[in-house]
Amino acid sequence: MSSQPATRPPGDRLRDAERTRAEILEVAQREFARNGYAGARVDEIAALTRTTKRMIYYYFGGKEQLYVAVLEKAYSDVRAVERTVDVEHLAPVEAIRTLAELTFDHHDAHRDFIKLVSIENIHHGEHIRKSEVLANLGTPVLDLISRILDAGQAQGVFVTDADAIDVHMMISAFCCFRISNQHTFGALFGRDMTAPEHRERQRAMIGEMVVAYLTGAGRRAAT
Amino acid sequence: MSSQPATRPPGDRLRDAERTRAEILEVAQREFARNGYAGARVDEIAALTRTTKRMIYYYFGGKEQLYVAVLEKAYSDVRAVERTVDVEHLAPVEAIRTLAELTFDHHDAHRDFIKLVSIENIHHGEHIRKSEVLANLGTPVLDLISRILDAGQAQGVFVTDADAIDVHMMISAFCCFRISNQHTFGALFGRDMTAPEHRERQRAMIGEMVVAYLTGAGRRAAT
DNA sequence: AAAGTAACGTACTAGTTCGTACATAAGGGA
DNA sequence: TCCCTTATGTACGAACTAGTACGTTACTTT
Repeated sequence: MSSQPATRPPGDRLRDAERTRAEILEVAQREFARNGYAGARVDEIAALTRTTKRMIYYYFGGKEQLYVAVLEKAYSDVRAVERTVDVEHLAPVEAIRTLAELTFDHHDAHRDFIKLVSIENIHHGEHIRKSEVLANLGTPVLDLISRILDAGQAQGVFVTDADAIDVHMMISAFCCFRISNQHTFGALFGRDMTAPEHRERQRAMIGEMVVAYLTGAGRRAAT
Repeated sequence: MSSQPATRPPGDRLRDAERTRAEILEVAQREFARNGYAGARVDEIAALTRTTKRMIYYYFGGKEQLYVAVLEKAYSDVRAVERTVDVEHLAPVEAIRTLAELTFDHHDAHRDFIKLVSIENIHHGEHIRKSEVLANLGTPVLDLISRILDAGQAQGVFVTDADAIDVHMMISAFCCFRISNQHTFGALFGRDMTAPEHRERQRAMIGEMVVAYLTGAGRRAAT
């Protein structure tokens, strides 16, 4: 009558703190991304897990701490990807274009992350501001852009005197918007920006856009 | 002992359906924009009004219908502004630049609207999709952009073969992002994009960017 | 001035949701 | 093998929140 076999494959423990924790985090990310912080239900997260609500409080302490943990994990995943980006050996124009396109790909592939960021902004960034893990996470990409801009100006190909943060904003804005505002935009203009048939064109757009801006075609073109 | 004067100035009625309705809408807009749909509290909205919760249900029927009413009002306000835009008499380059800058100004001035749009996107645009009032609200601005693009290409100043929806997206993305993502961006990069000292520079940026893209400086600049 | 209706207020309920007290079992070390 | 710690499950409670039943008052119309 034993429903449990006497021997289990090794590593397939009945009780595994790491696995349980990770599973909660994964389910929670989806739930928060889909429903927002206030809209997310702790009971629902528990139901979608192999474990129970009790464990959420056991491992994370509460809804808010779970949310912060989800945010931290999502951001640190992004950081890990960014570290692998190497565009230093490219010429400035191609370097910035490649960076823009990689950002595009990354945002396109991590849509839940974009939604989490939107949600965090609705709550005025109060959680991200508290988390020490997430402070100064932006500097690496900023350094990279700075070096590209400096090189471009030194070589005379970049005419516009642009600021690294501004350039990063320009790229992020485009890449985020098509994900974060897809539904209202789709309702108003009858086009799903995130549909595969628009992907390549938009990917090229952000590259062209940044390069065009930096190389300066817009400067008083009609005066 | 009458705490109420026998005669009141005309127009200052004790009971005014329109005024009460409008006050609820106004307060609700702030509450929804600040806390999201699920986070907003009907009791809180009522408390910030001169009237009671009962009236919210009397005039709107429920929380969700109130939210839709807020959305519809916000969008129709935007529409009203857009109708006043006249850039037809300008040369294509200046026309598109001016449109971009006006969009920038408008988004900068209506931050609660941007937040409502963000919130609606988190909920997958389910309300905006249902509302007939909000359908086809996008076409006017699209027509405008189309005409500008056509004129620019006819005159040979626009080299890039751009799509009107894409161009609108490009402008909206930039103008929305600096408002909707201000908090996470601020936390990561230590700059409040919405601060007054960055306004003029960013306003110029979006204009330059669009013009540069359309006049084609980015095309194979390094090959 | 009477009466009917639109506008409004109070007090309450039903249901949901976060969080916890208490009980229990698995796994590892002595 | 025994025990102790870590991990887990169940059942429940307290607080909050959307929504409503019922009663009342201002304004309008005739």
